[in-house]
Amino acid sequence: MAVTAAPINTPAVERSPRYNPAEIEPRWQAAWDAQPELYAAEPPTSGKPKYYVLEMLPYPSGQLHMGHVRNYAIGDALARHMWMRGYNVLHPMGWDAFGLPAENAALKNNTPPREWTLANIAAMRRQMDRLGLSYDWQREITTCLPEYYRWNQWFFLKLYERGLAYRKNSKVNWCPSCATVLANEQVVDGCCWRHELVAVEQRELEQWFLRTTNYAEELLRDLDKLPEWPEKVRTMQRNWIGRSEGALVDFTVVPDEKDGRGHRFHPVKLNLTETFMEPEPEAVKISVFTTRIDTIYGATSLQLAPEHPLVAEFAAHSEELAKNIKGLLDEQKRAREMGVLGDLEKHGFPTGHFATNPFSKEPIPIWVANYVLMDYGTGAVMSVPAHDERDFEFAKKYKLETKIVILPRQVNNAEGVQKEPLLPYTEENSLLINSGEFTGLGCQEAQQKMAAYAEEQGFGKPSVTYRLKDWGISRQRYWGTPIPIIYCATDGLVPVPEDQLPVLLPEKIDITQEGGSPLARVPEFARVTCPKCGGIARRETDTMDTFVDSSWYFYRYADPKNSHAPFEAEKIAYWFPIDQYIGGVEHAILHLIYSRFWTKMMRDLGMVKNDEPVERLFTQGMVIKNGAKMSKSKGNVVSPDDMIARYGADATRMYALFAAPPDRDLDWQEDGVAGISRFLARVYRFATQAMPQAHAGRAQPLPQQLNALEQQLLRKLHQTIRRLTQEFEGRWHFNTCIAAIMELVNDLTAQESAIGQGAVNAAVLYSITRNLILMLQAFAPYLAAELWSQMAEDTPLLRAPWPVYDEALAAEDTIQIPVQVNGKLRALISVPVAISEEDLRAAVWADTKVQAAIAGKEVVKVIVVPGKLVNLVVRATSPTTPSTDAA
RNA sequence: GCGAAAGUGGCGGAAUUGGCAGACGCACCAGACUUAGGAUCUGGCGGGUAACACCGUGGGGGUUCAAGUCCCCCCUUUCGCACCA
Repeated sequence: MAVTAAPINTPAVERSPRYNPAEIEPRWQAAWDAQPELYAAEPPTSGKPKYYVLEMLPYPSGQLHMGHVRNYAIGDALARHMWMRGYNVLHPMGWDAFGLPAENAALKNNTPPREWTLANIAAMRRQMDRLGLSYDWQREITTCLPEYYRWNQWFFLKLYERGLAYRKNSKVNWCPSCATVLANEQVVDGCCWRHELVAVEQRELEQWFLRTTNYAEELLRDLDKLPEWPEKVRTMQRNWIGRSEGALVDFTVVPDEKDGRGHRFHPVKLNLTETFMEPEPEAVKISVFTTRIDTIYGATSLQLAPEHPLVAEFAAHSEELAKNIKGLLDEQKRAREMGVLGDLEKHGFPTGHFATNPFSKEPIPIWVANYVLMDYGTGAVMSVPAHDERDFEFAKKYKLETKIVILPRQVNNAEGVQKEPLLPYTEENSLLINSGEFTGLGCQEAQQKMAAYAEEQGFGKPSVTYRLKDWGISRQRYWGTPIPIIYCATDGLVPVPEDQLPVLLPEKIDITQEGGSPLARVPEFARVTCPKCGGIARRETDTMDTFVDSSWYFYRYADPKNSHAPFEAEKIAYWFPIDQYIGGVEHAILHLIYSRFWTKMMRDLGMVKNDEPVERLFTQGMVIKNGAKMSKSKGNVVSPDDMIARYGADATRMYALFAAPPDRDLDWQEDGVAGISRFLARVYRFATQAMPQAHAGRAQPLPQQLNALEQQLLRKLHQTIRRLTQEFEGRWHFNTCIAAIMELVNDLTAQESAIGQGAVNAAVLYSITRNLILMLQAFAPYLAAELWSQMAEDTPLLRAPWPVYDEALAAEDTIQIPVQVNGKLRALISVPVAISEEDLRAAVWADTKVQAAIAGKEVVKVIVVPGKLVNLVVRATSPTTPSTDAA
């Protein structure tokens, strides 16, 4: 797709003498809209190296906010820069268009979700266009359209085939405000991620899950393959995956003698250990996960989570216990609702039962404790008060036995007698005592040997536990991807055959606030015939979590119109991984862990070759105002439209890059936008005035001999190019890039009248003006386009090569060397940059200020840092110097 | 509680490698043009002083000829994790 140059470089109308973004910007926007191929990625055959730069796709709320503007301004600057660097750039945009707000809007305004969403998309698209963002709109994707979501369904079927999607009944997080289930990742501090103050409830429901835990190990390990991700994000993901290495150990419940039958429990098969069950008598085992099996001889009780199945059995035989357990559970529920679950004081109750420690063979009491979590490990822990902080606190409260079984390797006091360590003592660099045959081993060695011993003896094994849970994707909502499953009375669970995809989301639906999945109330959707037997069957009426949509959307950009497959493998092989992904840190766990999972899953399906979707990740800071995040309730929201109307898109974008480095929070100050607007007006004035003169120097070489002014201006130009080149390659401090351009422009405008009188050679002026425009493009594309058209160049601005700086021209010939006396600045001397050290010393001694500063003192040392600074270390010549006030 | 990042003029920020602290912008002050400007231009602008001196990068100590930058202790703010056995 050849890019035609003509329309782009046509100065369309008479230029106003003053900078008028309200006139310039819409005119160029229209020109760009008429040429969508201008920003289109070229095919792989273009021979250019590829560069995939991506900003996180927005939810179409209907209004861009300043956070979006900042995000896109960063991405757009980079995309434009990389184009000029000669890359084949893919810079697409789309819409994360399913989700609850559309249903809420439907309730409020009686507008169908689809209509509402598409109208919002159109509105935001207009805002993006107005900002002059260089997106390849031919690749736009909208996740709520069947062309897209059918592939969610297709993936679901693949996952189901491979057992990676499964249905199970379990306790799930329920947000009463969203009226739907949430994934673990969507619960923040016990509350819904969208409703900060709404506590998540636990409900027992049958739900679809994706087996993210299959990839737990790889998701963790491959974080090491992402050195270009912020360390903060990697740490958050590591914490979230939460790998713990340890062992499972079975404790056997001691049969109850009072009961007479010798045994009164049913055998319970805990899911982590297979237990062979004799018919009579049945040994009941409690499996425990521990990372400190080395301290097992110090276990003085077992602690079960209140929800542990065995607890219910115990309680069935004791009214008092049943009452206590109910108390614990009620308290936990209240605490969760108030969001203070973590602050609960530890407490619990003895069950009256005992279990045998398989190592020491000693019986220890079984308790129920509120600090044991049912959803981590096995829901049961061995309590070692001497060597665990939580157990210590609990044991102290209930006066449980404390047994010390590890001691420091070194004698821990001056008397040379090993004393009891301060409890709880958890140091792993210790030795075991009172631990049977393991006494004397180091902790780490003991951990290996004891886990192996447990396995040998059949009462345990080494084990790894993760905090990461499978991803629950069922949502009891309407506006999402239908899950392609059919329930048949005869055939059970039947996947929708691939050739019947997509399962279309019905558009005619009454959104009400009634409970349950809205689709269940649409008979023509829910009622279906079984694909296998043709009998009456029922569709799954839950929809998918919208994070499914965003887990793979960036692959679809590479092949957005494909109607046979989600994408073609070769296209992915060319474009992936994403070179640069830019977005807010709020998705550090959610989107960024799901999409890593999805990539690995697709790789295992043979669809992609890359292990990771994103090579480099950049998380930009928030936009704040008056020290606080912008929000309607605080009344400090600044509207992008408003800024654009007052100052133009260029000034708005440029301010978003100028006010702070992109990774830091940015305080929005409207006066600052006005400042940028004034700066752009100066650029416009200078460039337009210089243009006729500069044209005379077009295609001319720079003169052999440069006068002082030419030299000075060219030096500044090349220093500026160097600065920008390095920043784009390195740390992205666009604020200093813009400051550097301002310095250049300040130098130019200071010489405006001299330039007007012809003091600068036309070729020099041409070079300066042209390069200034090229540098400006990344930050103020409209003004750059306008001025470029005045240059009457043939190449479209976006394809013009990025200027190369000339070190020789950038080099200073004279520099100011600071001269310090005892580290304090005393003089600045002007010397040639290439001065010899000898001459520099001579110049220092010759300087009158230096002479005054060292008069009457002895110079004991001279430090010369070539090209940087001179420091004279002096001391008073003699003790008789009249500093006599030391009386 | 644990971990990470940050703290520099009235404000946003700069100082990339230990080498002139405060680039650039905002605000403010003075002036020019203008028969009353939310325009433009010129100059000033860390504190202090008549001018120097001197003081100054959260606080305290240290290393060094030289510290915003390196080391130790402390304070504050933001973020992440927080019964994970």
